Amino acid sequence: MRRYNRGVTETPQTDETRYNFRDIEERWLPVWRETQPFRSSDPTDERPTKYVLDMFPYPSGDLHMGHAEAYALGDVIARYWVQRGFNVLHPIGWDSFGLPAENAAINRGLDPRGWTEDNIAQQRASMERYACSFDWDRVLATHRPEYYHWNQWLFTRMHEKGLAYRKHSAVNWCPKDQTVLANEQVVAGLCERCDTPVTKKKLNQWYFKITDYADRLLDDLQELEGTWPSKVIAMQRNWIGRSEGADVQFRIEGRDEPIDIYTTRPDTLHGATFMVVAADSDLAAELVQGADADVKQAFDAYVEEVRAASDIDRLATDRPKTGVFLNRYATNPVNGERLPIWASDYVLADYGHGAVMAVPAHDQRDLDFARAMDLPVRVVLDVRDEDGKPVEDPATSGVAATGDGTVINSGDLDGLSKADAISAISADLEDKGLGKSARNYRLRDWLISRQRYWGTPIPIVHCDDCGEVRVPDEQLPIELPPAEGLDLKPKGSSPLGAATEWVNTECPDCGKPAKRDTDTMDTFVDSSWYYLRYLNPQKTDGPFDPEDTKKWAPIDQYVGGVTHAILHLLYSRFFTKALNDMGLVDFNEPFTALLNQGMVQMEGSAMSKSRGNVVRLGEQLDEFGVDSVRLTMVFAGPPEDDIDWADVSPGASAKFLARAWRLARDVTSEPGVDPSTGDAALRASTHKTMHECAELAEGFRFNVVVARTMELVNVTRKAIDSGAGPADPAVREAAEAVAVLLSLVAPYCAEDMWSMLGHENVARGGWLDVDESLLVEDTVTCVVQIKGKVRERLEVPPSIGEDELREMALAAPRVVRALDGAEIRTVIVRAPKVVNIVPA
RNA sequence: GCCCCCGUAGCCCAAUCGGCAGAGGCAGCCGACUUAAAAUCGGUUCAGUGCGGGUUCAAGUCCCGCCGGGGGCACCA
Repeated sequence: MRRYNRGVTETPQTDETRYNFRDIEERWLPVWRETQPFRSSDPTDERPTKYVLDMFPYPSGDLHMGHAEAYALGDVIARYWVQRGFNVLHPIGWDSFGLPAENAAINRGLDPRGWTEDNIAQQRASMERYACSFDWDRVLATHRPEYYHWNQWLFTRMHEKGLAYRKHSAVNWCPKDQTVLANEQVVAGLCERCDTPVTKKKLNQWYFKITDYADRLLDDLQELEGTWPSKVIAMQRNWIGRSEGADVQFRIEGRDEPIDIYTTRPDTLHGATFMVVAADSDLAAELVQGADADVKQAFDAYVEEVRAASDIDRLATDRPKTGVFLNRYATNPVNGERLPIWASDYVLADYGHGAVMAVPAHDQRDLDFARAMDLPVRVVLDVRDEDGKPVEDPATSGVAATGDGTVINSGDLDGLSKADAISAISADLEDKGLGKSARNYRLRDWLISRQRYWGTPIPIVHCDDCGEVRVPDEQLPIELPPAEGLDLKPKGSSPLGAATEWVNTECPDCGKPAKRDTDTMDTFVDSSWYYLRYLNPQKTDGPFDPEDTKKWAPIDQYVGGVTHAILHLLYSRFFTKALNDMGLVDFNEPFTALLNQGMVQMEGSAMSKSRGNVVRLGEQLDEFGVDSVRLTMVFAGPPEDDIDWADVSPGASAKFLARAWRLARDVTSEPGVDPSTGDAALRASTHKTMHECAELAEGFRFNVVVARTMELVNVTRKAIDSGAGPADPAVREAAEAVAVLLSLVAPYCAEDMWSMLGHENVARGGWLDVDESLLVEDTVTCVVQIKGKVRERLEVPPSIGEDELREMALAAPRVVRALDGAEIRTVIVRAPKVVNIVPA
């Protein structure tokens, strides 16, 4: 006897009567390869359209458990809409530029192209086996020139609009990968990829001006409310971090121009006792010019110290405040007071104006600094605690009074509330030309330069005479030079610099010798617009076709992990808005709805080689079959929840599929038989199940869809064995419904059932046309409560009237006995489900 | 420190508008079939919903306060 798996053991019977997932997979995979049931590009297709998109993978070779969950869920959604009669665009591709290929090339001496293409081929085969309902005619891979050609084209459009620019500034630098990183790629001071502490480096780098779109990126989140996870919306709001306040002018003694500071608390202007400028700002460097030698020296030493500190040190919130007095003074515009100017690293050079007014009484950071440097603290807001008592003086307590209160020690403003003081002082400053309302954002511009080989070359030529020149469209794509002969090892400058022949070119404007830009683009550029390229992946005269964009975009349903909640989704939203402004698309948000699937874990923690708890997808598929693994993923719980593989049972899934499969095997009626003569109770179950499952599927509650399918399988089994019998038309109807429901999750099993039932192509089997009359119950159980406790159940017609039901309930013998003659205060009737009697 | 989400049986999870706490599954137990086992089929035990208040005729569901878990942001003025 051959052992199949834990749950299903083969008996010496023929394959026609036993569920055998291996045979079934072997039977149908070649058929699907041939028939391509999910082609979406037929121009004569009249079905309404839907665009369902899974986040594309990095081509890492085989699929793993995480992919298996993500693609199972996206697949259920896509297949559901196909069953509902839509022409569903469900494409897949590869996010194939990036460090792993380059590192593999370095470590194993392989060509990144070959390595990448091999992995893609392997991963594609895995996806086909996994029965993903992709349209294989639309495959794309971002490392191919046919794709990155349009990255370059889009870059030049951005450059034209001033949305791509170069600036010299301190950037995040990973000393291990020897590359700059975007803010988004620095997690808690560590390189997202290799966990190396990130340092700062001053470099001339390319940026996309995403901050121009900060307000729209923030405000438009409103449109996504309800269709995006609230968590992701919150994270994006957080990341953009808009703050509303005022810019206020301070004169500086010995400087012609006044400087602006940004504050959210103009009400506390009278409480400013000093000013702080960012130690690494140009302003600090300027102010220290002309100071005494010892001040200069102290400042230089301090700046050096700050520069050496890693981000991790910087991020430690309990770090003591440090700084240097610059021996310069500012004038407080509201009271003419002389404020000493300090430099410190707790003020950020690239936020606001890199300088703040310090109000130690009402700002914890300023208070910490004041206490460290022995600077004065002046309370200008009377803040009370819960009991109405004034809070302790911050100077002695060390706790800044950040709450609401009444203004004091502020001249004319005294007695105003915090809010009133803010408007009063803002208006006053504006009148005098000393201030204006202002907004600031946590969001910074998107740094896209990478000093690596395996990415899209930036289509700019540097010419001594003409400067930065965009490569004209007809010269695109600028293809990567062959990796052969280039040293790809990270060394702080792009490996492309060594490709002499490639670098040396002529200026597109003046024709003189010039050099190509040697940086490559962040791979997040690739994924910012890939969803549009799927519409015309082979198009050679543009990135996408406006007609097809109108037909398919934006995406109806996006599916992917929450790991991309900020990075990819924010960039993609930015790109879409920029494209909208350029008139290239007519919508403003790329992803109408978003579903985040959870992660697959093992025994309470993420799978990792170091923990030794990795579950291999391939082994699971071999042991339990594709359908069982998919079913297990979907049934485990709500899609957004993490799955612990130790808590679920693919063996049980296999058992259930076998049970479902046997229904089709047992049906003896002919295809096309009229179901209306069949067993009424079973028909009611079938129609009710299909009705409910539609609603459940549209709410992404696929685990419940599976549970309802199990229920239907159970009642159908019962009907075959001890009820209507296998020849009843209602049994056929039920078995066909089960096959259609299962086609969403377990396509091989469903296809085999469908074939046994005498049909072809279950994916297009079609949702049951639900007969509403079958959904109406003959009787419902009405619960009679006395003071909320159930005392009686009555079988009543669903249409029963309130009065009639009240009579019935009050007359029921058990109710009469329970009431025992007690006087009745109220009777609440909610026909036909509940009656609640409240005695006096 | 600020913000978001989640706590229902031994376990994973259900429970439209507030209306019988249980749909489905895992594990367990009992039984049928069998020489026996597997497979299959049938049956069945198990919580009062993290804790404390409140609103209501009625609260898992709504409100307030805690506790526990997960996640995001964090020297952003």
